[in-house]
Amino acid sequence: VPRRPQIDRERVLAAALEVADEGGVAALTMRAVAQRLGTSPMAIYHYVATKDELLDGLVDLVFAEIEPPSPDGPWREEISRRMGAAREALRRHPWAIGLMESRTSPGAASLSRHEATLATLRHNGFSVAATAHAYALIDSYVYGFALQEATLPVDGPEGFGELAEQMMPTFDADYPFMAEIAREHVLQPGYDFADEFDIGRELVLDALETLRMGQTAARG
Amino acid sequence: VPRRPQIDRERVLAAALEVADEGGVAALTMRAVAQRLGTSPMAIYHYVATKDELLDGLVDLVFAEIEPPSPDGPWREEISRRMGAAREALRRHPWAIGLMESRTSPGAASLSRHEATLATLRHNGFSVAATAHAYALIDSYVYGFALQEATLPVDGPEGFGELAEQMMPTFDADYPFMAEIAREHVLQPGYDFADEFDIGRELVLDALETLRMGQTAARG
DNA sequence: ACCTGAACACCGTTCAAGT
DNA sequence: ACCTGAACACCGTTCAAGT
Repeated sequence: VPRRPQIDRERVLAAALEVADEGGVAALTMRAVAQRLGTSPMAIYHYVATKDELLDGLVDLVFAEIEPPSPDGPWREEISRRMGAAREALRRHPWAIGLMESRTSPGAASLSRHEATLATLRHNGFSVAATAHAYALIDSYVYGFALQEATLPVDGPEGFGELAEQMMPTFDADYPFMAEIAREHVLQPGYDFADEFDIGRELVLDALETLRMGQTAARG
Repeated sequence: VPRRPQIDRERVLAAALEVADEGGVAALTMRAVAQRLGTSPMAIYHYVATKDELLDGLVDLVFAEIEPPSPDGPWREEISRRMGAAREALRRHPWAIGLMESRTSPGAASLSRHEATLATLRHNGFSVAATAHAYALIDSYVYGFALQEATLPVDGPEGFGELAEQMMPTFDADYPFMAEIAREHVLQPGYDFADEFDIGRELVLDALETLRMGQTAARG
């Protein structure tokens, strides 16, 4: 008599996501995922062939959290929202950024969101070439910002000031311009690196408008 | 009588860089580095306290390959060159992108290049706030582009076409806009994703000019 | 001071076995 | 079909020992 499976692939991935969120990629072992599911390490191998396949699935799970743009909405709002959603997903799961570099085959969620973004651009007056340029720029900005955010030594605006003040003596001597920017910008009350995202995003959206108008030398 | 050391910290890092370049971060084990140096695994621990410290050193070694801008040169050329140099360094060592996410304390090379870029902006009419915004945008674009480049399934323009042609049947059915962009852009003779870098870079530089002129709502 | 080798607690994964 | 447990070849790192 075949047993009812206690777990399935979806639960394996969900457990792995929790483990990674709590302890980072270093804590993500097959044994830890198994323990969270209350089974033996080898039980997992009925749902993912290898740990590498599990990592592929995990990255795609993160992409699945990014709400795709509506192809027929106003492009600037749609793309802006998609950029924000992507950045927030990567902020929730910063370990995914480090994984992305080594996984070269995108999953279904990644592809369908990719497709939706291309559709949004093509439906809104972007030529094929402009769409290609725009897409590269959008993702470069979002991924790069997320990577910078992940490498910040502190999270949120509060700790930022403390840390910077600790470092000021070193900074003042060896890095006068870093000291200046710390003193006059980063250490100002209310500063939050996260706010930089909106500023850069508007500039990127302006650049997309330039591409859309075909004012830029485009190939093909 | 104290022995002359056979190796030093610099040689350990250089050996580790070679191992990572050849086999990726998965191949980078303390034992592999030791073997390349012709010593025992534990000999390395006289020059780096832990593997984590070795990884920090490796990332900084990659940053050391990026030629810093000259603070007194014309900012657009200087920043453009620095962006290109950073992207090339990360292309040579794509595994470094994945490592960056988890290392929060920058090394000396990273800091001094950071400082040189800030100096270039401040010497060229960028306000403190504009410099902060510009810096975030520059690094977002460069890191994000490098990450995208690392995740491409193939390297260089040739293999690109082959791969895309293999995937066309799937694409046509499920992803019409990806199929379109593949057919009309990526599969065109002479296409190279690397060319997208220059297009996005010019747009980013235009955005920096906007920041420099103070035409954008800036905080503080 | 510098290096070695055995050992420990892990890890991903294979395999043979159980229901 | 689904799960288990022992085992294997690794890994980073500790420790005691050698020169």
